[in-house]
Amino acid sequence: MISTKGRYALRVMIDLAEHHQDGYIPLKDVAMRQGISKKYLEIIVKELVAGKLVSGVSGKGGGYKLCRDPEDYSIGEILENMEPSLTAVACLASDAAPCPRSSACQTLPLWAEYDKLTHDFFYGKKLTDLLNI
Amino acid sequence: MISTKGRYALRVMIDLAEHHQDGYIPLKDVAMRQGISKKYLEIIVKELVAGKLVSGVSGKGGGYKLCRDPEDYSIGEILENMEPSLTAVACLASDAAPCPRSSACQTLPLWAEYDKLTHDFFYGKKLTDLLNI
DNA sequence: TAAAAACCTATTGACATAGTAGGTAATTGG
DNA sequence: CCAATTACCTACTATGTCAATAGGTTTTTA
Repeated sequence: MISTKGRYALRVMIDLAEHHQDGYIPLKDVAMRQGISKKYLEIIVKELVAGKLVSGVSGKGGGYKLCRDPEDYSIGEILENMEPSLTAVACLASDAAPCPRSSACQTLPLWAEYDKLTHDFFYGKKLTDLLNI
Repeated sequence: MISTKGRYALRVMIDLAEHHQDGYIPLKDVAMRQGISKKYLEIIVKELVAGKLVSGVSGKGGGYKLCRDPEDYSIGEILENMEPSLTAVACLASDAAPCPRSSACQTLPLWAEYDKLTHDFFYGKKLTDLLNI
């Protein structure tokens, strides 16, 4: 399941994309438009900054802004910046302990195939595909 | 993420399918072969019985058996019997509260498309596709 | 210089996950 | 026929994650 962090992050990115030409956008405005608690969005945006997806400027007149043009973001990279993993099963997560059964596991190929499907889907979609404007 | 319940249930179903001609299989044997605690498997198999995917017989000589032929099970129905939902986001789960933003939500179509992809993938795969024999 | 904004650390309630524990009921092979 | 074997049942629990909230400090500019 995609958590609220991933979903809200995507909505923040959409919101910033739609106001990309307006310079730095205060988080208050995003929170208002999206109907999400500003306090909670702070946590989310912090991770977006850490992942170099957006940049922030403090002080009056400050706010957040996309680092690149909207068409240069894939949905996949936005989600993976927020979620521990987009992987369907723990065995395939990046931090997974090596499983002694993996070589004989009859279900592993299924999960791997689904993972590829998921990866291709979300990396194939771009932020611009979700914009209203 | 698919939980251990879903993954173990699938492995139980595979195990039962591969011994389908041997009549009723004691859970002890499945637990042994799969390297999973029998106590935990009891919980899982109980749900498989409740979902009419397998049937159990008590007493000496008893055990569990598939209700149908292996080719008549899709992976999707096995997983959905165990997981609260295969849906990627809470908004689309069957027990979800109606979201006031859904009509204007810019991300909903994305999640819906991914859900369809997931559904088609797991319902397109059959239990027989995972068997060794 | 005061308002506005990002940025920081800590805490919390609720819930799900992944089991464990200890029994009872049913059935049959010897 | 009875003891072994098996499913079936209720309850409990430790751990962790999620989805926030709370209350501050620092930075910048109008």
